[in-house]
Amino acid sequence: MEYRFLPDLKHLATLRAVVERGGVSEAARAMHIGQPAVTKRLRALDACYGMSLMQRDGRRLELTTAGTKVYNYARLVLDHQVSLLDDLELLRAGKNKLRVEVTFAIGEHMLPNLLLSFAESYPAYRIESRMGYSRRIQRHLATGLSDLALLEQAPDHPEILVQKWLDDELVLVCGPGHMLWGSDMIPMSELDNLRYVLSESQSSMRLTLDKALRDIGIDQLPITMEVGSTDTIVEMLQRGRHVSFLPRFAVDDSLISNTLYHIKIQGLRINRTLWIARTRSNLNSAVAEAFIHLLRENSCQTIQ
Amino acid sequence: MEYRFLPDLKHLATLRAVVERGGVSEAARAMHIGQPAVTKRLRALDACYGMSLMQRDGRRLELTTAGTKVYNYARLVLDHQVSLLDDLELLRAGKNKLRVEVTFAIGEHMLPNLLLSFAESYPAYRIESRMGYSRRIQRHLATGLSDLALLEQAPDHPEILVQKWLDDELVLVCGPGHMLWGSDMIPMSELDNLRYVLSESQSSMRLTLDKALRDIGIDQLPITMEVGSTDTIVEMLQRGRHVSFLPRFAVDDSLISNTLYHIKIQGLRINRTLWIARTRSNLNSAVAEAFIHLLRENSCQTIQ
DNA sequence: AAATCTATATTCCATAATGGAATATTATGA
DNA sequence: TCATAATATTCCATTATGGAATATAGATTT
Repeated sequence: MEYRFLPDLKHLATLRAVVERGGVSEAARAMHIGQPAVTKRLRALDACYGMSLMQRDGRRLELTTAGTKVYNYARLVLDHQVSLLDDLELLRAGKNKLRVEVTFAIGEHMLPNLLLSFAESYPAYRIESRMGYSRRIQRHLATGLSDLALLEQAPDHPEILVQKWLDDELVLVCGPGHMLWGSDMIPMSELDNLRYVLSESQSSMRLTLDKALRDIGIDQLPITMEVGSTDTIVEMLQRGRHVSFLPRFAVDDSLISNTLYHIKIQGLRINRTLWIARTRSNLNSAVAEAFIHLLRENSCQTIQ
Repeated sequence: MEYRFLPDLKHLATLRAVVERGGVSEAARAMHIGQPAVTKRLRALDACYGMSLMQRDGRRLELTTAGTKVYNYARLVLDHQVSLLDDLELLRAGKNKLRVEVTFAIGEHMLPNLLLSFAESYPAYRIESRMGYSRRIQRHLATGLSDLALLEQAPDHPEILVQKWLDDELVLVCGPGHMLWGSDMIPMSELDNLRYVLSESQSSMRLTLDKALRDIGIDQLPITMEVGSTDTIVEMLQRGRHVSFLPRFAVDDSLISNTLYHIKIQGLRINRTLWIARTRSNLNSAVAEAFIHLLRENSCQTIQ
């Protein structure tokens, strides 16, 4: 295209201001420049388009036919510039936001502290978090509905990139009213004789547990109840005579405060890894890097 | 609106060139500026929008998400600038054009010489001419379908401005075969005894003639034929025994070459004025002023 | 691994553009 | 005719621009 004689947007803005504010002097006031500068810009536009865009009407100026066409162009261009600035502002805001999805257990027990710490350390950033099942979390991540996920299983989606976050363990626990409170290590054969309250069969934790038990020849435990919330399970154990397998990070506080008891099993430890997952498209996200940095800092404190 | 940080179109054009031509150096070549100038313009756009619009991809640049939005804006703005320039070019061409409408008689006998003279004197201008009846000519003029008209009656439309062009006369003429060929002045009473070929009843000339005859008490002449073309009437007179009233400017040549005879009528001369008409909206037309100037020059020569 | 090539980024400097103060010009109203 | 209001022009100090020279960074070749 022709690269000569392209006007400046400030010149077009000046023409618009002269028309819409009723004169050169008013336009100068609105634009915070001198009246001679306004006149010069109008002359520069005339030169640019090779035609007179305004003419005297008494001691005022009015648009010529050519000027009307340029004025309309100026409005179009400047209105789109405003829209563009709005779009860029949204984009800028989006760069400081992170959409995080986590499993229910992580959401209940780990996320609150993480979010509080993050807000203190990075006030310019903002996290939007949601809890869900592992499969849905992976789907959202892969389709761009979230930016980062904390998972209890390694995702198997080709678009998702993972890095190890934490080691964790599923531990067998009971309340004070249970006969195994304070017991020594029990054999694996004893597991069939206990009554269980467990998490939902679709939860990550159950999938890991079911696999580990199959590995030692136990196809099915005597499950009295399946409950969605690990906090609810903890309360039920404390009041009743059931046991449960729960993530260590979910019961650490209860073990320390002696409201739950960790029943050790001879020859069996169910270890697993917690993962940080995201997609390739936001590898350059500063807010994601900051969040991961904080996750690592907190994992050092958690292990101590 | 916000008047700060408005980019230049040349900066937007530069961004577009970098994207569409595949790099900074290619864009510099296309725009006939140096490679550092291209880089600086990209940096200026970054500053303008407060965001990086391009990023390194190896040793090449690619658009960021923000840059894509600005690039789309650049295309919109520059494409509309091209359209605007086309519009202005049409407008510029229109300023050198004049749409002229004239009555049939003027069109046949005066306009050809006028147009030839005008084309020689003002080669940069262009005239589009049409012939028609006086009423339609006035209507076209008033509604902007033409710019200037040459009329044989003073127009009565409020939007139309007129200035006198020429004095003219309707003269009674006959051919060599007519008994009045070479006659002395005839009395008005003799008019009823002649046979006439006249122009159409709606023509300006007929309207003027009919009024003049009514003024002397003659309601109707013995009209053998009504013919649209004054040239055709002239030919019929030269071959037959009819007479006709025709404008002097239409028969001057025939009178001089003795192929028609001017029959003078005792106590009767039918004078009229030819008019130049236009509307207020093109009073500033340079080409109209030039044409009128030529009309006046030619009227001096015609009277001699 | 080092040298070379290619593309963009930065520095320095001469030139051009810009905007304001002062003043001139033009049109309107009293 | 004079005063007022609005725009246009001149002069000048300051800022912006673009190119030459050079630096930096990544890719390719040896």
